[in-house]
Amino acid sequence: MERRAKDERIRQLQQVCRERGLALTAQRRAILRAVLDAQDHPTADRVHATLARRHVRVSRATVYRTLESLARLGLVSKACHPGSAVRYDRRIDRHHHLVCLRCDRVMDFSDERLDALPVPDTRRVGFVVEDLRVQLRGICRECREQEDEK
Amino acid sequence: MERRAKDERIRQLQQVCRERGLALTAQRRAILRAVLDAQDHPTADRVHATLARRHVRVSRATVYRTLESLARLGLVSKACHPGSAVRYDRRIDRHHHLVCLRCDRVMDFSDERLDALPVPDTRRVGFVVEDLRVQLRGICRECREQEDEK
DNA sequence: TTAAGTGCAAAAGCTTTGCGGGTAG
DNA sequence: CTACCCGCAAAGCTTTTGCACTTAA
Repeated sequence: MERRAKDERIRQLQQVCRERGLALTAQRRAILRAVLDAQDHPTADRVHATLARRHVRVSRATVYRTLESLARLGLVSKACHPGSAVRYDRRIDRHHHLVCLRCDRVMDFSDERLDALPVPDTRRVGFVVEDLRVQLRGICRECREQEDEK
Repeated sequence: MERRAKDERIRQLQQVCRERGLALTAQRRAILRAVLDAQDHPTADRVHATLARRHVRVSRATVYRTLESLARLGLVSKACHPGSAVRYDRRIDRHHHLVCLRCDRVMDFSDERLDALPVPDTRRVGFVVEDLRVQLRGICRECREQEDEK
């Protein structure tokens, strides 16, 4: 993520904290920064590892708690994932995912036509839609190459 | 799921096993049946609990292993989920999900226009798409009512 | 007969919680 | 000063693995 956008997000964090009377701690800033720097959809544990590599000492519990808060505040999002750990996503704008059915990897994918998709009516089930994402499910290049070898 | 469709899926299991030289065990049939009976997207542990309630004794390890196989064989699918456990989905046809950003629940949603969505071109990233699903992200009725109380 | 599948038990991986002490506002 | 937050350590889920035994084909 570019410097600009990252700083902007940190500023959002400041603002949201002030609005809600939450404390803006060094840990929160560091954890948000680590997610923004990740290319993929890191787990809480990977965020913790990234911070450790940077010699930022934050306890695991705090990482778990903080990521949950950041997601609730809308400063990061949760990636829906076929795997067995919560994944966080620095992207909070509309975008889409390629989901590999072999290796369970999830990659970002952008497409204007998908972005323009009108939100269907879900009032009949009492659900209020805020955004949508399309999952394209299939087989990634690496998995196909592996299977071709056989 | 209706009786018909369920029996059909069990028959698919038989056929796939025969084709690939896999053993068609009582456990596999029972585990598949349990997923087909679930209304939601059960975790492996919930499938295990369902079987226990039915006095079908299968070890946890077998449930985990078998669900993974069934998904790989295409007899069930994995539901992409924001939570911290793998979720299985009896539906293998095209359908969509409502994802609640408060409680992380995922509900099925059907919509013809979404079904008709053309699959975008992903060849440039070497990814072969087999199917797509749309996630409608928002707040479910229960969570909205809870927030209104405050 | 035999390759594949199962159960068990232990280990590994992921997440939450309670509580005492620390700190931003 | 005082909520709110953090670190720690323990407990609680979720999943995988190695191995000996069983079973479908």
